[in-house]
Amino acid sequence: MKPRVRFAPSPTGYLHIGGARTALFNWLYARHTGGTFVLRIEDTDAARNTQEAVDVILNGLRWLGLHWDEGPLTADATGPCKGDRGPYFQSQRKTNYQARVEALLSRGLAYEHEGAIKFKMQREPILIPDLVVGDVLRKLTDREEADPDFVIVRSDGQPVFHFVNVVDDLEMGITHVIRGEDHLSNTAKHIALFRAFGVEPPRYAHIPLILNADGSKMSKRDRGASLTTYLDEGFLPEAVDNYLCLLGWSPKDNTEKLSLTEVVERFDLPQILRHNAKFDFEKLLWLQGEYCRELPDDRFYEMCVHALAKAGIDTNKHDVAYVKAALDTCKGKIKTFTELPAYGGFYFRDSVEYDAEAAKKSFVPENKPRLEKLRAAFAAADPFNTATLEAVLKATANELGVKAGVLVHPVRLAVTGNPSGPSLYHLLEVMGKEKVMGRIGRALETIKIV
RNA sequence: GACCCUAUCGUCUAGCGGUUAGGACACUGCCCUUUCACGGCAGCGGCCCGGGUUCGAGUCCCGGUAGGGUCGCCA
Repeated sequence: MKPRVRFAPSPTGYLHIGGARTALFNWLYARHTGGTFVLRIEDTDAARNTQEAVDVILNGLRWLGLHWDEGPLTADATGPCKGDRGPYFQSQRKTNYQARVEALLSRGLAYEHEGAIKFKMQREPILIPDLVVGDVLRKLTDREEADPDFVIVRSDGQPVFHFVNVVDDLEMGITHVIRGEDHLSNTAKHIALFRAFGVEPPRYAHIPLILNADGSKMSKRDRGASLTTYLDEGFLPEAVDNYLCLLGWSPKDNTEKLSLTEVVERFDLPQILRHNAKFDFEKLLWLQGEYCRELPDDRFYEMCVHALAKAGIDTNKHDVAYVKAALDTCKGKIKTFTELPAYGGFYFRDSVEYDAEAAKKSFVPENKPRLEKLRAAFAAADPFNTATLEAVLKATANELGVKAGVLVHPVRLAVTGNPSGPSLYHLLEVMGKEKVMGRIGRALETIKIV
């Protein structure tokens, strides 16, 4: 029998990075084994769960490329789904839960207590055979010792998580439950419930948690906890996927950069690590840079134009050839697209603001005549291209008896406003003589002779 | 309070009784270079502690310690 796995998030309005990795591991296992990846929405709290919140989940998974074989097609709980084991929204499964409760009640495995319904939990320790952690013998805690039974239906008639989760997994034919280690202790309850329904529980694989850099639990407010952050901050999904794969799983051969296709090939549950991992933003950023550098041109342009637009820069006002040439000089230099407006925005703005610290160094009186001489030399440069400009600048420096760097820095600052950026000669060519002349001219006005 | 899981450079990890404990990110230095990146080279830096078992332990066992998780009419 082919494995059937599921990702069952609650639509809270954001997708936790740890949840994203749980989804990823489930997806990887399904793809590796040729099994089925089911998406189920645990929207039991009708008041809090909105379609927007469901969309956050659907969009997040789609962005990561984790397409599900069964589950919702839209965020509408009553809308279309694919798969024949639905409904895939818990809010639409009330009758299923009702029937299961009655089954337990009628067999004396559950009972009413103060308006709620409680499940008769066994007192003996339960063995949890876990594919990642190994065999775990879960004993009762002192509180459970006092009262091992637990509520499965609240007094308001709402069935609780432990119950609906088990009922759904059972009815949807889930064979492997791959989830965060925070559920390990509770698995005893789930196993007991499965047995009460007369079936053997699925196989369990509890994966380690993702912690903050300081080792504390990553919660909603922590930086980087929400997947949306990476979407918004111009990350590439392949970088995020790759990084997430490396958290708690390893290809074992020192490979760091792998495509999802490669991971699908090599992924399996027994190799998953047992200890929690701290989230290392720097390493993610490195991977992001790796993927960004080798992005196909068209996709790179698209991401750039989008990032610039978000920063209020309309590239449509410029020639397509100009835009492409400008962006070409930025490729391989930026890591995230949110850096782009600051890095290459000067190409598209009417004027630039000078970096204050750099201006203090470069726009000094002694540089004024130098810059004037260089401007005159540039004015005569023909053709106005990278090779000529480099030769002209070096010749000018030579005549002035200074190193090229003495001219390079002020010119860069004058034209781009930044102390660093794309290759100077290339960017000058892209911008063209007219703009370059104008910007150097304006910079000269700001330099005061004492 | 009880129960469960975990423990190799700062971080992610390789290791599965005998290794100069390997790689990657980060950091430092050098090279390349018009800046910044990229790339190349070098360096820094680790087996939580204590007992066992064994000729031999990062690796196996026990105990501490530390971190994380759970014990809800939250999910």
